[in-house]
Amino acid sequence: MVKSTDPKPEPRPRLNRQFILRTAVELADRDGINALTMRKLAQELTVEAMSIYHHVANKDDLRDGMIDLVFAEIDLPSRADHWKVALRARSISTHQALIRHPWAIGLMESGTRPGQANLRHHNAVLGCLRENGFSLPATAHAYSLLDSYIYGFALQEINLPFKNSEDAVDVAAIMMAQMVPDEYPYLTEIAVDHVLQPGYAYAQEFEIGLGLVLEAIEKLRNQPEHPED
Amino acid sequence: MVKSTDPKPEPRPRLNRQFILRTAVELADRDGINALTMRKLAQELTVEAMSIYHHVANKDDLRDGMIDLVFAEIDLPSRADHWKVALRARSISTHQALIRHPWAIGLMESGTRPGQANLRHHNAVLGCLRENGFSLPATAHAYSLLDSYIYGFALQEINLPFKNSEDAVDVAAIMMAQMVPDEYPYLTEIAVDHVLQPGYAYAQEFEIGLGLVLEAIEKLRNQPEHPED
DNA sequence: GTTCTCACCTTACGCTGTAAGGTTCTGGGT
DNA sequence: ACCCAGAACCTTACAGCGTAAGGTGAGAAC
Repeated sequence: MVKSTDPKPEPRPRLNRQFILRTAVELADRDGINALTMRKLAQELTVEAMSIYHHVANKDDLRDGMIDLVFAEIDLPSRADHWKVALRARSISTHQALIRHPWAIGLMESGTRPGQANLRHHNAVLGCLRENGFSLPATAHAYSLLDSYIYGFALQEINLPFKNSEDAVDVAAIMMAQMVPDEYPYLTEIAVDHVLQPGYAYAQEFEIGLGLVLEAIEKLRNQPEHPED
Repeated sequence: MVKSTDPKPEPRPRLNRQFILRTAVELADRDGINALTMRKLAQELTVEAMSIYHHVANKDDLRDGMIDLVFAEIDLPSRADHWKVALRARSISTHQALIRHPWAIGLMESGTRPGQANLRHHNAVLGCLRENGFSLPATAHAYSLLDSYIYGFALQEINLPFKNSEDAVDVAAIMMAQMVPDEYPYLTEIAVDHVLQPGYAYAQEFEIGLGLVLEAIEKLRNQPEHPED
């Protein structure tokens, strides 16, 4: 072996947990969550699979870390703004993060252990409500409603086989071919007369529903603790 | 070989797709979706793994079939009832089905191809709205909002590490031990003063949010096609 | 200079989904 | 009653998975 040639051939920067997690997120974004295997991730890091385990307990721990990275991308509600403005902004930010990382919702099922960013995020939203006249039960109701809407919308958006009216044309053609005509008249109607109209994009539904949810939440404010008693 | 002994020793009933799907759902309910492997499922059916492939194209096809079985469990909105009553009932029915089969939401990510029960269900809900004074855009808004809420709520409920205030005590003890005191004051507050109170159960939040969502939907009814123009 | 420590690697195991091809059962036509 | 085609089921095999166990080699500590 020739020792003198290239004595410091880029001494591969040491691995560390943050870098591993970021690379894993990139890989999942690019190739899908099923392509995220320990071996492929290792390859991406120019390392062998087992080396990853010096920085991560196991694959579940890796996934938990990835989820927390997604939460870290979400803007916290601004304390300066009106609560409704602040919650609208953080809701949109949450929605964007979930769409940017479509695998994230799937990882959340099967009980992720919440990370720092997750806890900070929850705490900030709860604080935004509590500091603006919401009782404790009202805060619980409001938070449950708002986040259910956000996660549910993202789930549906991700599952749609199309993103806009152009993609939808192809999907619709296939479905129409398989379907008995007028077996599902209302489905056909909304597809043909609404979804397939030029300019349609499901994503724009998000803020419409969000507005209604925020209005509903407003009603919970300053409500007595047990209004139905 | 002795032919005469037990000439018909329970001639194992032939496999068929429906029976395979039902068994798969049972197995996933009982042991979790990760325990649903082709070999375990085959064992449950007293058959070898590869035999399943005569009735199912591959594991994705199996999953699609399982999802449709879940949709088949959901009560369609009654045409006799007032639209709000009918939608409330089918929303509760949907929620129950999703909780009964906690793996279902996880399978929906990664674009399931909709089955018969799924299409019938969608069509019925759309019909319920269209026949009760909702314009086409209002129907789209209403449906998006309602189902986002239902799926999102179920997603959150399934991810909670506790179901009632009793389980929550244990979880809270662990979390409190790990957390710097007062690092997340609002999280602590809602945990101690709300979730940990006896009688608390997250599931009962569902109908509270559902009521608010249905009220929001009511506002969309009989609205002009483009109210913001 | 010796030893310790820790980052990374090698090997191996039991599990997965499923391709390819062999065997056995079943039902319809004679 | 027989045959035989095709369906139903089984055997074997393979590449890829997560990860346990233990090896290696470079740099730090003494």
